[in-house]
Amino acid sequence: MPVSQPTSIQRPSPVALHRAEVKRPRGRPRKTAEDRDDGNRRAALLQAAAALFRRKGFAATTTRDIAAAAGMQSGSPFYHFKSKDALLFAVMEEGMTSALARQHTTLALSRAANPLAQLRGLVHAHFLVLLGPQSDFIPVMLYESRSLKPAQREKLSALQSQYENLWVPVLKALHASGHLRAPVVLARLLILGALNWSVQWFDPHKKASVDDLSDAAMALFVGGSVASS
Amino acid sequence: MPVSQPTSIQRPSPVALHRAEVKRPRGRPRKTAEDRDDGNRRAALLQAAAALFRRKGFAATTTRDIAAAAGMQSGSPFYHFKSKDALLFAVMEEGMTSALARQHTTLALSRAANPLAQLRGLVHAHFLVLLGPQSDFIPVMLYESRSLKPAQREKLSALQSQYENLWVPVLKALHASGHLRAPVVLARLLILGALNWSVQWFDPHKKASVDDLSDAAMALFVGGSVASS
DNA sequence: CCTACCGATCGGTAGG
DNA sequence: CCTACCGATCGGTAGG
Repeated sequence: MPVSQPTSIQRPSPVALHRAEVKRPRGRPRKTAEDRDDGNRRAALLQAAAALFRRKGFAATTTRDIAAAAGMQSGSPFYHFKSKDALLFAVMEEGMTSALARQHTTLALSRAANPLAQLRGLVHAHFLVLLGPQSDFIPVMLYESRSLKPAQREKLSALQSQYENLWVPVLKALHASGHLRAPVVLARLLILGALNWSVQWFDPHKKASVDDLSDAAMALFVGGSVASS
Repeated sequence: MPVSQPTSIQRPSPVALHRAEVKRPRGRPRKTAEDRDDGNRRAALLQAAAALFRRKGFAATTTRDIAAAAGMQSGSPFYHFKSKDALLFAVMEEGMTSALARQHTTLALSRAANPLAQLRGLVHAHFLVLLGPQSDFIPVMLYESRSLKPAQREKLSALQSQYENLWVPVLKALHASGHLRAPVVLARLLILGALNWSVQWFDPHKKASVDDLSDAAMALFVGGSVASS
């Protein structure tokens, strides 16, 4: 099974870059096969790290835990990531990028709808990001950001602001129409908090579904069903 | 400046209790001095641990950090607490006991008031517990409980249930009167989540006060001012 | 409560 | 990506 060079997603170190440019024998298509595999292993590490960081926290998770969960030996994660910190940052960045894309789609699909329906769309999609399948990345970002170094935190805060700002026009419209009674800025903070906290108590094996949660949240925040616009 | 004995809030371990009962030489008032000192140092450790656990998390905080913050040498915390785990548990138990007492007082004071005023009282007191002076203990309990051993978590969950159940009658009354539109159980989870999340973003140096937050939360959850009952 | 210390674990690296 | 390893740190303890 062929093995791998780093994909361009991860910035290659000067050394690796140099290697990639210089050495390149003529034989079989080594690079393609290599890249595929590496993306594979890198993605496995990200997924394993996200799951462990979420369950045990960043500081309580060892790089050996992560390596084992991805089926590697203890030193191997450092072939893909410069440090444990870099792994944490990659998990968060991946989570935010994917969540942002999801919410952009949600808003695009409900552009013609009324603000209540738009809020319901944002709420539902946010619950899915937190509680749905492959939902380890964003909870890690929400609950482990104090483990980031300042420079990393700054990079992420740009994405976070983008995400929060998606909610503002919708909330403003609902405030203007009288559906939302609290000031928009505080409302955004309180609403996202109510949703974010669900990762602490939501149990997919119990009766309440993500749809039930979304209905309850809408009833709580804007006092009724989407229909009653 | 007289210093305090441990309040009965902290249950003394059987060993300490035994010692206090048995040994009591006749000379100077040794026991008093010892206990006073011990309560002093123990409380300092609890406070230092709470602040550090809140800021850096349990796993990322070393017992040496805590000792230094309390002005001790590295091995000394283990004279007062059996283990780092025990310190975490003590912080949480102290926080819960104190928060419960506070909310009982709140409810007692507003027993004659209408449910909206009662909710406002609970919300305000909860914000104070999270964000007011000496507010490190409850945030630690909220955000670090996964670091507890199962037996410890079980002991705490009794106190947590007590705390949550204080809200239910008030929410039920508001649901019956039409002020609260969401199902009571989910409403309690979402409301407490919205409040709990405030520890992530509240900045006492900014303009919004705890009173402003309470007003906004009431407006968001029950759509208006307390007066409009 | 301090001094002096131990055993285990951890992030990370060299070299292939 | 593995093997073999290092230096540092950490929770905890003995003995006073």
